[in-house]
Amino acid sequence: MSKQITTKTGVSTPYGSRMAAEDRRLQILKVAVSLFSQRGFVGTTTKEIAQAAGVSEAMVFRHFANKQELYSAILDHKACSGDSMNPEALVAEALQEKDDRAVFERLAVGALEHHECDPEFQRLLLHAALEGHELAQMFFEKFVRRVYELLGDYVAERQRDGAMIAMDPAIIVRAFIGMIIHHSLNNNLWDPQRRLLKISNQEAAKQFSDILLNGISSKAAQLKDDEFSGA
Amino acid sequence: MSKQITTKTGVSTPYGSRMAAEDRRLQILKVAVSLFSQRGFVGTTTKEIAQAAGVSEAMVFRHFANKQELYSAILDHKACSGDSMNPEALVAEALQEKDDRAVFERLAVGALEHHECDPEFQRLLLHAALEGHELAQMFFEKFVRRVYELLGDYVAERQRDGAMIAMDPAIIVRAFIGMIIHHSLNNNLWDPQRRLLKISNQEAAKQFSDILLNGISSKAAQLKDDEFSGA
DNA sequence: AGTGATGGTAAGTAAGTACTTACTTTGCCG
DNA sequence: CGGCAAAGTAAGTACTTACTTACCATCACT
Repeated sequence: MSKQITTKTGVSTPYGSRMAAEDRRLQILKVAVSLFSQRGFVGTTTKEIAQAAGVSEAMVFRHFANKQELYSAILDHKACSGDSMNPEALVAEALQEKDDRAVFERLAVGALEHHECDPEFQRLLLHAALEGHELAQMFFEKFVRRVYELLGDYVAERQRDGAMIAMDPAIIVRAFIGMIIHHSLNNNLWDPQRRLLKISNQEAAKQFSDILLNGISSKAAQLKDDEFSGA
Repeated sequence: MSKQITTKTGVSTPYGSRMAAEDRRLQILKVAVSLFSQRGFVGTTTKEIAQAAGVSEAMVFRHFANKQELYSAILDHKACSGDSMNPEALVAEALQEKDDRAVFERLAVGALEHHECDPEFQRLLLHAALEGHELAQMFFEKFVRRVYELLGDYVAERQRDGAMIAMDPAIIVRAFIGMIIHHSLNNNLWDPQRRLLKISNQEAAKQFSDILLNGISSKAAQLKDDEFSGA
């Protein structure tokens, strides 16, 4: 009699079990995100996902046709909707005012904060890229490329203004994004205890921007700044 | 009668099959490197490894106690012996001469070339890190940390010389390594067709070093350089 | 020629794996 | 209440996985 309480693992859901379909779908998706980001696609079993969600394996396949579809659903849920950052909106104002420092620093802070609040995303993306999942490529196409264009165009404009030295904007963008992404990757993957470098996101964004802007500002501009401080 | 020729797949090893134990071990290791770097640890089956090596699965387990040991053997074979680059030797001369440009540029070229010639290594390391394999951490401890100390100490020295601005050397090192590693990662993983940026390793090393050195050189030094070009 | 160590294999095994089927329980609405 | 669709499950299935066992084949060396 009344199987549901005793048959399962005995701990997971003795009460508060029944859920609306949509809610359960989202819940499964959520726990799957966590598991996939920890162990990757092949490293995560549908059984584990079901257990983590506190339902039977069959429920996973009721909500998602197969494992691959669940994975895809996760990736484009993460990439497209919700918490994905919007670089254009972040720096629109700074771009118009040609405030170089604000452009770079805000972008950096935005990315660093985003990766700090949602470290699963970076892991998920890396797993997807390594496993050759098409949606990793899609993210690259849709997001990374956009940032390259946004920042690259701005840099080109500032070069025409004579404010930045002549150099392929793509290299400058790569250098800057490299600093940021690599810093995030260190924090999330290689050195989560921050043994090599412990620094706030604000501070990191400021310092990286310092190095880059100082590194690419035209000498004329630098001299102008220096006139007052003397040689 | 004479099974060996006909029973197998029929293509793999009708002749030249028998190998010395050491050779076979190395051969299995080699094909396993390739497979693990493509598909990761869980994504690669021992059967695939055996097939790629042209032997039966049992041979894999004759040479390696289990899959995990094979993986470990690969990682420390890659990390410790052979083709691993030696940063100290690479820049020893430049360090002594305090030739900032040579220090950074040679390190950059060294790393970029290494990653280009052996892209499997970066993938392998990423997989290991994501899967939480201890040897990824070991590599980080033994190699990355060393580079941070080497470069960090040099930067600190140059700061005392008044040649570089005051700033936590670790940040400077992270910024520089970030440019390089991220560039390699783009080339090997995200954008192997180089759609965002197509550039030789030499050129990339030069430009990244330019940005960084320009970005952190003290203003006094910059002005000295500018005296001759006027303006 | 023959013998023993070594390179090699076919054919397992037990425990997963993704995914299905046939069935039970629960909330809800007339 | 009664009935019915939706939420849920147990117990499969067919196949793959890491790893074993028991057996061959080939060479080196006397």
